[in-house]
Amino acid sequence: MAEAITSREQDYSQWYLDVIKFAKLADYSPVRGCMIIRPNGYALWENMQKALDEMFKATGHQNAYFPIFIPQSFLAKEAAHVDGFAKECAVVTHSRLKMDPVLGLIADPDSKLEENLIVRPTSETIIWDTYSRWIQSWRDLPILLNQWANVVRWEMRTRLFLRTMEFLWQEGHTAHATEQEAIAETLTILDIYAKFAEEYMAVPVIKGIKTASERFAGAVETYCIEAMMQDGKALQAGTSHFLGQNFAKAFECKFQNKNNELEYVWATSWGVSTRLIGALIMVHSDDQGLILPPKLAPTQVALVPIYRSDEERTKVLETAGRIKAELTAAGVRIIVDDRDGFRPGWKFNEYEVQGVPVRLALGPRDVENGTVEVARRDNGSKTTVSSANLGEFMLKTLDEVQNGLFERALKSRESMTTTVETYEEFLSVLDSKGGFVRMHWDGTDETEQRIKEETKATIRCIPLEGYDEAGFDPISGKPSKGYVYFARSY
RNA sequence: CGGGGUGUAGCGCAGCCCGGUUAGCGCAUCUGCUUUGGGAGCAGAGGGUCGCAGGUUCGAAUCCUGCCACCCCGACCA
Repeated sequence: MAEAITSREQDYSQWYLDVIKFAKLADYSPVRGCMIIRPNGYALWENMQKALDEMFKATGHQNAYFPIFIPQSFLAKEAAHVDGFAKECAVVTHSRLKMDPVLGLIADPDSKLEENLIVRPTSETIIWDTYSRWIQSWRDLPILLNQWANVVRWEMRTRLFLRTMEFLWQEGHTAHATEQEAIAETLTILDIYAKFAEEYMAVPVIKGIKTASERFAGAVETYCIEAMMQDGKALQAGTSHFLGQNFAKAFECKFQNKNNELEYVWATSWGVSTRLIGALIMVHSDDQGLILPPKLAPTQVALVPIYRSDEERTKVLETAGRIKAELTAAGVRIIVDDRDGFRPGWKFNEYEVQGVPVRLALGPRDVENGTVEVARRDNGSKTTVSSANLGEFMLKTLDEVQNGLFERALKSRESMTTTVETYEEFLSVLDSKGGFVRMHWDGTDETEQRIKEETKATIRCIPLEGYDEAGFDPISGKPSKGYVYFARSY
């Protein structure tokens, strides 16, 4: 082996970066903190987009597109929003360059803009400015829009997929006549996110509510899905915000209701990003490389033909072609890797590193016997099966892999979830095994901040389900309505 | 922004402390032959303003000064 992936045990962080590099998902760019998404990574993103987009549309949403540039003054309109994003905005101040004899290429001072433009860190402001013009009557509501876009946040410290200065995401922005309807929308989306995470990514998630300190800048309530990585750190995988009337007020967006009264519009916004790819890697992959769930894998099955002579090559490729046609017809994404100049062993390794769920090997021996070798990436198993009527078998196998990955991730999360009754226990669990630590919390900012300062663990969420066992906060002794999830997080 | 580290071939590095022919090595690339059921072997070939700018010196990858960039670890965040 020429180069090896760093093992998780040795250095989890380096392992993560190595997997991305070896699986050719992304590359560094000439600009600090930005990422080049390579074809393997982008295909994964496209599959995520496709599944999510269908779910959004099935629930009545439409796609639209708003500009990347936002007038600087817009950012000033919602107080909490400014606080949250001002520190990390890319600002456009000039419109052209010029060649200076001394300094070289510079921003032309004569092209300074009347008003600075902000490269969107998120689009609430420009969208609510627009909605204020689109909405007059209750008949104009609801508006249920989503956009697939890139956003820029000038982050201090970046990490491929998990936090990059520019990232791809979808952001939904909806407008409603009533508070209940907006809250229902927020929850509908949360359910879509959870369903997507669990059924497509095979990543189990906890649905919950963020505490005030972790809330989105400008939201009344932030709902989230939280996932657990193999190293015991949590990752926020998606958020859905109930924005109340904050943005409607900031942008004077009112509608006339059925009682002939003017009312501010109720809002939601929600998003998931290319960060999900980071989650996918950190939940399933191993020291050999990437492991992808079949539903999202760009290539589900890779067939490696094996031959020596031209005669063998012809025979093997003929059978390979037949298998490909059959599996394609069954709806399986299969490739036949008939590249000369790469040896079978090399190809085996490549598909393993890249996380292809199932690898088939087909040699002269198999052609003779009417068989094919099936190797599963998730558990390393190898079996030889009949090459006739492979379609049904393969669909079943892919299904098993998909479910197996979810079950494994769920077990892992369960083993990394601990309920504690005292703060001593809390500290010891956090330091020994990490993971989610369920503990009573009195609901105050003070306790939350103290824990954060002492342990770096934050309240990941107040769970939507199972938040009903009353007790007492072990730190303050005050009453608590239920256990909340603490963890150190990405 | 704090701490640590690194800039020498496409990638990964050695050389630097102690200045001295034509700057090396591994991988990758190209050609040829042999190979092909788990990352092939042999032979040959191509590829470099040594991060940038100054300085010291007969002579700088190496010494001095300044700058820049990136990576990793923290605080902040999807």
